[in-house]
Order: sequence, then structure tokens, then C-alpha cells
Amino acid sequence: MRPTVHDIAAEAGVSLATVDRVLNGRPGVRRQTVERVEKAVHRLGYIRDLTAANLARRRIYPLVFIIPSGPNSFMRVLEAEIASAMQRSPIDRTSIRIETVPPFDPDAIVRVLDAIDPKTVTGVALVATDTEEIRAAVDRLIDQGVQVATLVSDLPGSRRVHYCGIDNIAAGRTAGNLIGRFCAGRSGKVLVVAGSLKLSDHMDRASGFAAVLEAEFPDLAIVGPVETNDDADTVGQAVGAALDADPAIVAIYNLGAGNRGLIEGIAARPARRLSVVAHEVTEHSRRALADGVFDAIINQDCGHEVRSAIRVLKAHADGLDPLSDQERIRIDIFLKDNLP
Amino acid sequence: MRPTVHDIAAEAGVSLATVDRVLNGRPGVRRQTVERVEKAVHRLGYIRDLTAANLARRRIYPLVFIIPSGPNSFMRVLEAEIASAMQRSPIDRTSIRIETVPPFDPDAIVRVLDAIDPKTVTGVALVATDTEEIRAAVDRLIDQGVQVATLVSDLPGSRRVHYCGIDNIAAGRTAGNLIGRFCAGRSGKVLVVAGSLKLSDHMDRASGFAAVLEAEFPDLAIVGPVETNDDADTVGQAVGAALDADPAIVAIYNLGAGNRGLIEGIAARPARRLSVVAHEVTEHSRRALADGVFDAIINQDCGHEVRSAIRVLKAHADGLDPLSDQERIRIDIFLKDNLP
DNA sequence: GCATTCCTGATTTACGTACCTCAGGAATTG
DNA sequence: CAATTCCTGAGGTACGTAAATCAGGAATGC
Repeated sequence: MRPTVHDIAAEAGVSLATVDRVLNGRPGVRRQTVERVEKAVHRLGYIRDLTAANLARRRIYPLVFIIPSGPNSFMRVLEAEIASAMQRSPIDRTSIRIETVPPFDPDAIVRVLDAIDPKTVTGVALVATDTEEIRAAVDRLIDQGVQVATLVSDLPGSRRVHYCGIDNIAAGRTAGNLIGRFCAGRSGKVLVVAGSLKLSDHMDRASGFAAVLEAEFPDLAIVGPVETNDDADTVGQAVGAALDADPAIVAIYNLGAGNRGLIEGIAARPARRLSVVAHEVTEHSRRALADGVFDAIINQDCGHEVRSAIRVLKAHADGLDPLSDQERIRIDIFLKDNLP
Repeated sequence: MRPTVHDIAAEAGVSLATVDRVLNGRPGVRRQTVERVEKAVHRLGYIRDLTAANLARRRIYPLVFIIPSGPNSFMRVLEAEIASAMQRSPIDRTSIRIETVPPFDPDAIVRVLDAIDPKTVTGVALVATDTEEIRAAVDRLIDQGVQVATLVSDLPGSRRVHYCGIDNIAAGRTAGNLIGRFCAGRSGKVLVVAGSLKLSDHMDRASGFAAVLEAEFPDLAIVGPVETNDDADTVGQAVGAALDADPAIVAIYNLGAGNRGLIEGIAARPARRLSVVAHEVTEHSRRALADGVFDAIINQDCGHEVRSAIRVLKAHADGLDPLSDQERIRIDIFLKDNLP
């Protein structure tokens, strides 16, 4: 049988109340007594029963998700995943609130972060643009004892406890490798389309992609990156213009959003034979893959990201460390055959 | 506040004991009263607090994993993942036992299955070969109220509650698609290496692969499948012999184990330019991918499979249904750039 | 020497559920 | 009509932990 606080009390020769004080770091225990209890804990291999503890203290974990508003499909899928996690709140003792903020607006994020009450919120997960003010606001929250995790795009240099997302440099490299191989032998140009190079994830993908092409596929030259602010129509126009202007383009890598526009741009020029790699499985990209318009999609499982964020924030709030294997978000490659 | 049994009792105008009898399906309650209670449950949206319930009944979930013994790297990794899950047993209230059985020996599996005591075991996860006797033994266990899930390889036609693994036809198709694209333009032959075509997963991969090549890459002809019983040395010899005998081979798909042998066979013939796709990330295959010997690895995340099996068995034991999204095992494609 | 503070023990209640016992009324059986 | 069975209520204890209260002893300060 697993040892309980009663066993610890007996083993250490102290009362239950003292064990409780030590275990929960409350004051009022002499240093020697603390050590006696800690030794007993160690000797018996005591592990606190978190479920019983949470029951006794009627604990719930109030969490806040901060994500961009706007039409970006990926973000809306993310929001749906959060909503679906909210339905399980009674089971996993969470209380989740979603805050949407205008995209590309650091100040709005800072305002939401600063409005968070550390007394009533245990954890925050946010999709952040990489700016100094946000970094500072995150660190302020951390100082107040709130657990903060970044979602989808990281905030390097901040003290966030965890990043729930993929390594975007590696994602860019993966795209480069795919396009390089799919173009096997053909030489020509690759059009790179991005949302905004001010987003660290987009920047990372672009540089990873460029590095692989340069090192391993010298016959392919990069055109771009073209910036589109993740707007589908802008993507469509940019792609159309580039294709018309440059017949040497044999491949397209869209590392940002706006796949609908990309698909339309390609569909309008059926004579071109192109290798196309894009990001994120959404309604549009899924169909494009099935139809052979896209050759591969690089994906991050945002359901996994949301569930992982919740687990990680809870674990940190309890002073545990999460399972790194389980929380690592993979860079999924989907061809039409392994689409889930 | 979430409603409790007390609220249900008050709402239904019955005593706590009666609510308890209804909720736990115990006898001694008139049909009308049962309905009154059930209506109250529904009206208040009562959800039983599983953690409190498990605490009260001191519940643990005794689980058994049945996996093949022998040197197969993938199975050893699987075993390590189970061992790692065992370390978390106190936290997730499981008690896990591993039973290893000689590979390719259906009778041994049946013996282990039949030796399971339904009174002391709530769930079983097994890596099964697809035979009639095993199917029957699984169904016997199900009839005794034991939850059974298949792991890695499914048992279609049995009444197992869940399959924790990938769609192997789709995996084979994915391999076909990759090899077809990697060989872009080159025509020639593809050597297919399998462990045993009596394993349904191997059979499925082979047929998925063949279907895609035939439909989409008619310039590539299949040689094989060669059967190797998943033995690395046999794989090495078979690959060497095939390459020496047939200079038209431009690609290899190893859909089974024994990657070490495959790597050796290829390394001994450095002049050949080959596209190679294999399964499962292990120590050997990881290095081969990094070194450019393999072009891609198709993988199933066996840590995920094990954790998923545990979650699913527990959920079914509690009469809940698991999150299908979370429990779906993806067909991972790894290039050297997105290797975790 | 007395009050104050600090440390500790003892005891109790609570969390939400399971499960047990006991008692009594209603309904059924003979 | 008595005996039996079925249904229900009341009440309690337990699970492992948190947290509160009260009390008493030791150490400290003045």
C-alpha cells in the first residue's frame, strides 16, 4: 500500500498537523522537525495523492487563453479546440476563459496580460507576436506567480514556463527538403510566401527553408519571401503575379496562412506544373491535398497543443514537471495518403 | 457550483442512499424512483466526480500488456515505453504488468489471455498476430468483462474495444507516395521487404504500397515482397542479393523490422543510388536518416500508443468514451529535418 | 517573574463519493 | 392474518488530504 500522511506522521513521530505544515510549506515548524518529516517522506517514498488533495481544497485551475481574432483559419481551429477542451472542464478541474485580441497588435495583448488577476488565475497560454513589451508583460505575470505558456509562436528570452508549438526552423527545413526532393532534377525557382516576417515563426520557417535549399538543392533559387499579412486575397494576387512574371517558378512554399488564395492563384493557371507545400490542415488545404493541388502539408496538431498547454500549466501550478515526450509537438508531414 | 449527489437527492426527493443505488446500478429501487433520480441527474447536469469516487472505493486499474519477446527493436522500445508508464502508476492509479511471449506464436498469446483473471484485471492491451484462436480468446475475455485493446497490429472481427495503432494500408500508401515522388521521373524497380505476410499490418502495408505505385507511378515496378521474419541478418542478405541480381532497382521499401540489416546491405554497395523508406524510428534508423542512407521513415509514436492504450482502457472500464482525436495514432513521416 | 511569541500536538470538519448497517413501511405471499 | 420480501430512509464510516481551531509547552523579551 502506498504510504499516506498518517504513515509519515507515525514514522516521523509528529502529528498530522505538523506533516501537513511541512508538506505545504506553511510556517510554524522548527527546522529539525522539518527535516525529520522530510526524511520520513523520503524513507517511505511518500507521494501526495493529488486527486485527494484537490478534492480536499476544492481546487480548480482557472486558465486563460489569449489568441488572435480575425479570419485566420488556423486560429479559428485553435479556438474550436480550446472550446472543446472547455467542455471537459468539470472532469479535469479547469475553468477556461478565451480572450481574443486583434491580430498583429502587441499593445492589445499587453493590455489583456496586465488585466489578469494573479489571485484568480493560475495559468495563461498565449499566441504572441515576438515583441519586447509582451516579453516584459509575460515576465511580470510570472513574477506574480502565474504560469505562462506560449502557444504556436514562442517568446524567446521571456521566462514563460513552456512553449507549446513546433520548432519552426526545423519546419522550414522540412519544407525545403520536401520541395527539393519533389522537384528532383528539375532546376528553377521556388516562390516563398509568408504572412509577416515580424512573426518569429514565419521568420524561422523562411530561414530554415532557405538554409536547406542553399545547402542541398543548389539548382533551386528562392523568389521572395513575399509578405501577405496572412490575407488570402493578397496571397492569391501575389502568387498570380509572381507566376505570370516568372515562368521559371517550379515550386511554391507558403509558410503562412491564406491557403485559399494560394489555391485560387494556382487553379487560375492550370498549365503550370508546380510542387506546392503549405502549412496547417484546414478545410481548404485538406481539399487541395486530396485534389493534388498541394503536394504536402506541414502541420502542427493544434488539438494536441491546446491539451498540452492545459496539462503543462496544471503541472507547473502543482510544482510537477510534465512528460517531455508527451508534450513535444511534432512537425507533421501530411501527404494525401496519411491525412487523418 | 457543480451539483453533487446531495443535490440530486434533494431534487429527486429521495435519500442519498437511493441516489447511490441508482447511480451505481445496485438493486433495491423501484422503477419509478429510478426514473425520478435519473431525471434529476439530467436536469441538474450532474457529472460524477471520478476522482472522488476512485478515492472512496480505493480504486486502481490493474492492466496487462502482452507483447512479443525477442530482439525486434521496435518491440523493445514499446516495452521501454510501458515501463516508463509504470513509473507513473501511483499517479494515475494503474497497476501494470508486462507479459512477453515468443513472437509469431499464437498459442502462447492464447495461453496468456486465458490465464488472465477477470476478477483482478480490468484491461488488457496486446500486440496480436491475426489468427482465429486469438480472436476467440479476446472475445472470451470481453465476455468476462475485461477491456481489451489491440496494440500496433489490429484484430479485425474481434470485439476489442479499441485499436491503438496506425492504419497500415494508409501507411503503405504513404510509403508508395513518398517513393514515387522521390524517384520522380526515374523508372525502374522497387524492392519491397517484409517481415511476414501473415502479420496483418505487414500485409496491409504491402497492399497499400502496391496500390499507389500501380495507380500513380506506373514507371515503378515492384520486386517482392521478400519475407525475412523481421530478422536483420536475413534482411541484409536478401537486400544484397536482390541488388546484385537486379541493377534496375532504384528504391527500397522495408515495411517490417530489421533495419540494421538493410543499412548494412546498402552500405556494402555504395555505388547504387537508391531511394529508401523504412518504418519506425529506432537507434539504427535514426542514424541512417541523418546520414542520408534512408530518405524517410514512417513512424508510429509508440509512447503515444502506450499512453493511449492506458487512457482508453481506463475510460472504457469507467464506461466513458475516450477523446477520439487524442487517441488517434498518426502516421508520422520523418525526414532528417523533422526528426524529434 | 510575567507576558509574548514561536513551535507543536490534538482534534475536528470538510471535499464528493462509495458502501455498509439498521430500521421500518409497503407490498406480496401463503 | 402472519410471514416474507421488496423498497426506502437515516445514519454512519471511509478514502487521503487540507485547513481550521484550541491548547499547552518552550523560548524569548523586558
